[in-house]
Amino acid sequence: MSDRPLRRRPSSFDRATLARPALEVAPSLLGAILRSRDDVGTVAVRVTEVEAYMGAEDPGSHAYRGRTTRNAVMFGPAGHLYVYFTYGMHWCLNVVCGETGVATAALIRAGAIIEGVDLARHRRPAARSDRELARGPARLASALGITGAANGTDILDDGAVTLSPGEHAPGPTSSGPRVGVSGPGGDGDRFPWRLWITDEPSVSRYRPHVPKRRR
DNA sequence: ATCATGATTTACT
DNA sequence: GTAAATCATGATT
Repeated sequence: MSDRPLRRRPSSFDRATLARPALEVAPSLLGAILRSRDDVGTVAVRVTEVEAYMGAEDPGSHAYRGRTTRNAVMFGPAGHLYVYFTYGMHWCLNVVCGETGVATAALIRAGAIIEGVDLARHRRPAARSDRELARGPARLASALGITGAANGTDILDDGAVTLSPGEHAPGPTSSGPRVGVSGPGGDGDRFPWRLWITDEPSVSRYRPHVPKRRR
């Protein structure tokens, strides 16, 4: 009934906003715009799926066993990019959250391309449809042309990679647990690590984390 | 559509 | 040496 105006989203992220635990920051990342530009061109995505990592509290976090060379930027100030290499071939990217010294971050798991589709297609020839271009954390990094070279980038400082709030609220969102991992505060294995925009085609259907079976 | 498998580097034990 | 915050591919339903 009230004529409450649609809440206007701020035009940029404030570092203090990101300097909270990833679980609190993650909702504001849904619908946000991640833009990457280099000599070749620009690709931007609307973030559709994120996953929170809670540092020392989270056995699944790269920071669980403390600071190392690889995870060092997770311990730095919020608003920087933590890019890591995995499975011998993939880059994945996180938005560092939390206070300096607290290693919490949000993995950007999926997005919808809103700018530079041609370049994204060129970088991801295996994608059979545009919704697959940035579906999955490594695919997203690939579509954006982000590699380890971008590790530590300040994404609030108008550099090669920038993050800004989306113009529109993301609409209905969903969350899901990651099974097999204890949540912070002893919540057991039902913690909503993942958030995504409901019914978004660029998000793969939720699959419980299955430990790889030995043979 | 789903399922199984191989690819291949890095960080850490 | 081993596990890893994954993906592309080819087989199968």
